[in-house]
Amino acid sequence: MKALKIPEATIIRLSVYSRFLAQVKRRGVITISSGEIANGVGVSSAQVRKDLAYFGEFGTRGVGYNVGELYGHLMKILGLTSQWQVIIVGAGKLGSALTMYAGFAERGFKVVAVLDSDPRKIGQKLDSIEILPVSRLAEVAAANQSAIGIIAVPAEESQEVANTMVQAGIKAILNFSPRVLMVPEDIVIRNVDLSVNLEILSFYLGAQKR
Amino acid sequence: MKALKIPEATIIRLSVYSRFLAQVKRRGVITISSGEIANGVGVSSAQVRKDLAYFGEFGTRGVGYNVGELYGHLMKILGLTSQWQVIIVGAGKLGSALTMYAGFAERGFKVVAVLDSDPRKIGQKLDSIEILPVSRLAEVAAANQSAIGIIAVPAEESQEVANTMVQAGIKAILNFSPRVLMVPEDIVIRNVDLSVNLEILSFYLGAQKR
DNA sequence: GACTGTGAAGCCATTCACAGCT
DNA sequence: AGCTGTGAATGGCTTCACAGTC
Repeated sequence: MKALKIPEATIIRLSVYSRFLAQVKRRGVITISSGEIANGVGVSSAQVRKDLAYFGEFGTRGVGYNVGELYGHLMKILGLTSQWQVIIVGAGKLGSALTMYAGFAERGFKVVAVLDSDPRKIGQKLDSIEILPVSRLAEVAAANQSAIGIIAVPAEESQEVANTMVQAGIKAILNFSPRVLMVPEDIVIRNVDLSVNLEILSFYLGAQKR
Repeated sequence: MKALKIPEATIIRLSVYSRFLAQVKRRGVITISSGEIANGVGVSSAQVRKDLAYFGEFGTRGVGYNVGELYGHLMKILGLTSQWQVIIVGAGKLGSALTMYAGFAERGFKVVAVLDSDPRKIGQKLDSIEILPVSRLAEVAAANQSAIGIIAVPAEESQEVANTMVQAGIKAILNFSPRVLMVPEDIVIRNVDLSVNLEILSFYLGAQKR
C-alpha cells in the first residue's frame, strides 16, 4: 500500500464503489469493467481506474475486475474488514435516529453507547441500548478503545462535547452539529451539516431563476 | 450578480460563513475582518476574500466587513431571504428526525409534508404534520411549487421515489439513501450518505496505523 | 497601520490518450 | 477486440503577494 497522498474525493468514491460492488455481487456478477462501475455511480471510467491505481493493480487488461476480489480490496483499504465501535453523544431526534440507523450496522459500525445530558433521558432505551449520562463518556471511551465518536447535540454544546471526546482518547469524530469545531491536529473530524446541504440546493435553485 | 462559474466548495463555505456571522451578529459585533472569519471557520483569510469576491465587493479596505450587511448579502446569495418548502418522503427514524429537526426551521426551511408507503404510518403525526400516503406526492408537490424534496427511504426504494419526485415537478432533491440516483440533468441533487462519512473516518484511522 | 480585492503562481484533481496485456 | 494502467495535458481551486484604500 503506497504512502502517496490520496485525494479525499478518491476516498469518498471508493466508499461509493464498494457499496455499488456489494450490490452487483449480490446479483451474482463475476466480472465488471471500469466503465460499468462508472455508469453505476455516475463518474468517468478513467476516474475509476485512477482511483483504484492509487492502491494497486486490481484488474486484468482486456477483461476487467473480479467483483468479489475488488470488493474485498476496497473493504480492506477502507478499514472495514473488522467492526468499528461507535459512541453517540446526544439522544435527541437525530441522535436516536442515528443510533438505530440500519445502514451503520450493515457496514460494520456498531453503536456501543449513547449518552445525553438530559436527566429525563437517562435510563431510557433505544433498541437495546440504554442512554447513559454524558458524565460517563470518559469511562465508556476507555472501555471501547479506538471507538469513533458521533456528536448529535445542539450547536451550543457541541464544542464542549468534542473537548470531552478528545480528552477521553477518541481519535475520530463525526459532527452533526452546525458548528465548526476546534480539535487538535491529530484528531480526524468530519462535519455533516444537514442545513448546509439544503442551502446549497437553495443556491442552485436561485441561480436558475437569474 | 456575476454569471461566472462558482466552485461548489465556495458555496459550501458561504453557507458556513453565514452561520458563523449569525452567531457573531447575535453577540453584537459590528465589524469583522476576513482573518477573524477565517479563524472562526477554519480556513485561510485569502480564501474568505476570494469566496466573497465572486459576488461583489462587500468590505472596506483597512476596516473589514460590516457584520450585518455581509450576513444579509450572504443570505441573499444563498437564496435564503424567503422560506423554502420541503417535502420529505420516508417517515422512518431518519425521516422523522429530519421532519422535526430544528436546524431546518432556523434557516428558513419549512417541512410542509411527510409521506410514507407503510399503511401503518399513514395518519400518524410528527409534531403537527400528518403522515400522508406516498401516492399523494404528485398532488402535494403541485400544491407547493418549487419545494425541495428529501428522500429518506431504504436504498431499494430510493430511485423510484426520485422518479416520482421528478415527475411531480420537484427540481431539487436531497438524498439520504445510500444509492447514487439517476435524475435528468436539470434536477439539482445532493447526496448525504451517512455511512460514507463514517467510512472516511475509518480509512483515516486505518491509515494512521500503517 | 490595517485590511480588502485581485492578478499571478502554485498546486492538486480530473481527463485524455495510448501503450501494454489477455 | 477489449479493457486496464499510467504519463502527459488540461482544468480548476487555493495560496501568495502586493497594489489600492481607509
